Amino acid sequence: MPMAQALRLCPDLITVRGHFNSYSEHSQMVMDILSGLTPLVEQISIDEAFLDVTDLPEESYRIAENIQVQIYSKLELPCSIGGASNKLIAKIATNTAKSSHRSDTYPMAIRIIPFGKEKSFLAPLQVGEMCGIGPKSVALLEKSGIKTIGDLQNLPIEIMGKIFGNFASEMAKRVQGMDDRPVGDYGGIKSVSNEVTFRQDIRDGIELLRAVRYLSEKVARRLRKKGLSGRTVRLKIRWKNFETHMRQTTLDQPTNQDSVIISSAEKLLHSIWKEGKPVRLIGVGVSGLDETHYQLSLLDDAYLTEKRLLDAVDFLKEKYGSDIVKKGIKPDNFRS
DNA sequence: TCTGGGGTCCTAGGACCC
DNA sequence: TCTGGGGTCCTAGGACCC
Repeated sequence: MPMAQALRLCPDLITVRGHFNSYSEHSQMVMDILSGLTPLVEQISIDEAFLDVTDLPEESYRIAENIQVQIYSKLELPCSIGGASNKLIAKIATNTAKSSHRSDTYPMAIRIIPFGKEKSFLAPLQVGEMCGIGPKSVALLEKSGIKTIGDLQNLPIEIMGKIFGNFASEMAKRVQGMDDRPVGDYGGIKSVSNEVTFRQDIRDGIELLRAVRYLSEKVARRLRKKGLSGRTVRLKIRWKNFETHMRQTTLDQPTNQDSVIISSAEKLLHSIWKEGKPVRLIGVGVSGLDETHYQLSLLDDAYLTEKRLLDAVDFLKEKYGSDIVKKGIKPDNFRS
């Protein structure tokens, strides 16, 4: 059951956005197809990428059709494509193309915005269609009677400043349809985290610790799989009333080891949670990432022993599934 | 209305160092 | 000893995106 993948084009940039069910495999296959067309591909999420097709001989619409045909014939995955002279407009064109497709099936839409038509394309759209304007900002703008991007286009810069603060000059450019960011390599991931919302709020410290350990191990395993380590360990906690807090700590050295992440996260839990307080959600994350380099001189026996053990456990989990080795117990109050 | 999960980026304040 | 500025790092929270 496919999800979605998207693609986008510019003056020739294109945004492609697709629908897939299985994350990395389908994502990689789609990106492989895109990379076959041009090396100028920037993957921006699991199911979306920018392409700079300026140097290709065909016009954008033909390229977009070709991409849809290739992805569908090889992978049976639909995708929506927007094309424009810059990334911002290509992205919004993809969104509008996708949402204008009224059908139970996944959209296979294409929308190309010609060079010079960026501003008029944006004008009638609701402000929420603009990248960087979310529900909170939409609500604020509507209170001032600002509903469309066209309304924003006509606003004096001083008023923009009052609404958007330091972001005003950037937003003023965006609403005019201007964007000069090149299609480039995606910077890579900045953090790895896992969190869980409990079926019922948890008050029991032992169960919270089991959850923290389970999530820490999961994060550590994902880091090792990517060959990454991180210096900052973060704990996220949400109370019964939905109030959410974060606590973080920075280590002397980057890590991807279960024991280090577990002990850091446990300390953070103790710093914020009081016995008996109901917890709705808990999460563990690691940021400040870097590629893992093992400096042998710094490794002691205990470290090497744990590393060998973790490598073996990772191998078993990879081969036989995550339940094959149970060092801890997965909390049974996790939402399925 | 009753709220999932995994991310990015920005801001603001405080600590620390030179 | 005090003052101040500037830079950097850390922490916490929020908005936004897919």
